[in-house]
Amino acid sequence: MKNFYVTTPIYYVNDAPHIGHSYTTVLADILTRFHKILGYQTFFLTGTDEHGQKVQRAAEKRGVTPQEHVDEYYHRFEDLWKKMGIGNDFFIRTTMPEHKAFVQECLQKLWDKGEIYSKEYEGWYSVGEERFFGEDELDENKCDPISHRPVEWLKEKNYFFKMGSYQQKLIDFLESHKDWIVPDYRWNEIRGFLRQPLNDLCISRPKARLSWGIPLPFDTDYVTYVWFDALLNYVSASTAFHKTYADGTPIWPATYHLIGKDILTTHSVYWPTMLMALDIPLPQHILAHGWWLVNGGEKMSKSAGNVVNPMDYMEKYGIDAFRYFLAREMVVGQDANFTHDAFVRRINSDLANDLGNVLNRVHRLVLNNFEGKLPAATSIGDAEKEVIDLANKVIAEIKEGLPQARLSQSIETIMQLVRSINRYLEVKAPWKLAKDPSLKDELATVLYVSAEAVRLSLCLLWPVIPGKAEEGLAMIGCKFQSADDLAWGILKGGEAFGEGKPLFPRIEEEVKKPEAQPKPKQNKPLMAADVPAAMDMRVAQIKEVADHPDATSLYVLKVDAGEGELRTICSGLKNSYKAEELQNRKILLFANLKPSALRGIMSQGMLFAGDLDNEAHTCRLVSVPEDAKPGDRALFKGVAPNEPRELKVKDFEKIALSVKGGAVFCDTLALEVNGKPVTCDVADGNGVH
RNA sequence: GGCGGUUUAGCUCAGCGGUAGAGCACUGGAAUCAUAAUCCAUUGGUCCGGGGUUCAAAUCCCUGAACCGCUACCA
Repeated sequence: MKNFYVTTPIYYVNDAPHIGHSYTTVLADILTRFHKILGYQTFFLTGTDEHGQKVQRAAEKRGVTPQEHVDEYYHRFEDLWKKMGIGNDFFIRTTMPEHKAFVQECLQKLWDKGEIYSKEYEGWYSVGEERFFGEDELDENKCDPISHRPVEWLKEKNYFFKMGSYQQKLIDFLESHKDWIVPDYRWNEIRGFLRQPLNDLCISRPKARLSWGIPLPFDTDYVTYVWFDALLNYVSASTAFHKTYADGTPIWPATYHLIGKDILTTHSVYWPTMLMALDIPLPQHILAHGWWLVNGGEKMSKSAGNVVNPMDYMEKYGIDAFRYFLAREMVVGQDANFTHDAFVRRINSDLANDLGNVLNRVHRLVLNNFEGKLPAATSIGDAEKEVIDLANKVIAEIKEGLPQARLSQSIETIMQLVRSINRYLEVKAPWKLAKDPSLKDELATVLYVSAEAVRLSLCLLWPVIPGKAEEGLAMIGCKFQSADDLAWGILKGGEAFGEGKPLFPRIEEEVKKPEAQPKPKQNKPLMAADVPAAMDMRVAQIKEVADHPDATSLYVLKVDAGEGELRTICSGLKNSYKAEELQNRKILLFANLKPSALRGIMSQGMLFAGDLDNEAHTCRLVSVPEDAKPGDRALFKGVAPNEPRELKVKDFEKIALSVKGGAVFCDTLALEVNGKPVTCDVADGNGVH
């Protein structure tokens, strides 16, 4: 018997469940059910991650023990999954004694093998930020550069897993398993990531700082930090709790780890190296899906009145409609939009108009003409063969497409069968046949073939809409019992139809037509000669200076460019200026430069400075006239400014600014503010950037 | 900056050397068993731009643009 073991990430117990959690879990549920109807033995795992600082703090705040806190909070997930008809076989919690014992066993094994070592770390520790900072990262008062609270010098020992030593082994594995990560472009990303040296992984926290965790078996003053604690759930659940499938074959390794694209690195780098060290077989696939963009990513604002909370849709339109939309609308791997209009359109056209309606048609026809008892087919003609052939083809395609988890496509394939039934009914017009008693046999055939095709459609859709599929099957007097039912000819005739009402009532709400998006104007490449006129350079005043928390040579400045709001600029001036020298200084800002993140902080522009010493990477800021005010524009003499347009560094690099006689020039064009020259105190001929 | 991806009908996407496709939306018609549902037909495309390879390019190569992802002390 073939096996299928799928996992979701364990969700952090403190998080409020949202569309992201729901999607992964629904996806896992649907994949499990698809495998089930194809005769696989399945195991489906989800759960909660219950250790860590946030839980510890939340519990303290509420005045309960961490255990009491998580015992209460994990229900938010468990209850939601029950409500959504999620059929997980086990719900693991990282606070379960069996899991903790398993984690400790693994840690001890690695310690004994010498795969874990301890290292002393020394540095300035900020309690507020829970992390270390380097000497050069501290702010001017020798305080934490983010919260500006005092830091303390801390010498701390921690434990590290020798992850780096598995780099080559992991690369070799990936090279021989190109389908290990789905979609393939994610494989590529990880392969790229591994071109740089892989560091060892810090896996501990001293108990003094974090008490709510699993103690290291070889040093009980420490707990293990998230990685071993959380990731090992996939193995502990399938070895410490449930070991084998019904037929005795072991459950581990997992067939698929379903994850969001945000935790790709932990699952495809940290996790496999951990398993390699432990001599545990690796999972067969990692499947990273995209994100649901709600409310147009963030473009649509609340004031636009189209804010959508996806979780409300489950309540309002039913679990199965919600599941169907999630599965049909998102191409696995890519991001997708969750919009009200798309939801209504999708549910109405697929589930109400096509599936629900055709079921209702057949149901009523049998009720009205055969007193609710399905007749048997009398003769199979060409039109019937066409339906039967399509049904068989669809079943084959589902079987074939399943390993790639191409859900939206599989569903579309099933819908083709559904639509073919409506077409068949239209061609045969059983309501006309019913008017002539001599055509009763032909009528019987039409209704039998339609009913059987509806039955198959419902069975095929059962993984996606289990509740409604069962309801629909009951309407035509049958049940879905085993994988053998996934074939033509299970209905025999004589089945008594049940009660019936529309399976998916049409959502009677107005929906906007999809709007044409104005095509983005093709920006012509900017010629070097166009650059000076396109640059928006403004006088700005530095209001705040802070050190960049993660970079040694960068300041994070807040500058006033006369726009009301302050701009954040990251600037590599640490080698050239002290913070107090910069405070309140007037500078020249390149304002229409495309913003970009520098070591995690968005920088909205760039300052002009002349090169002082290329070796030492020092520079001198350009000076603007004394009377210039923030917001005043700097222009090249004789060049009229163009319409503002966002520029890229690449565009800027097409021209060269340099110093001549203490003033700044672009070739022969002098740079001026209010008619007075912009100057810079560096040697003639030096560049300005 | 480095690496990678995407760009095809109004919308969402498939096709990845051999006459441009699907679903939804639009327009017209048919039908009346059914949830104002269905069916048929029609409409709608410089397959991002430019160059090249080929008998043949949406598809392969080069180049430009826009957007996106990973990565990086370019600011």
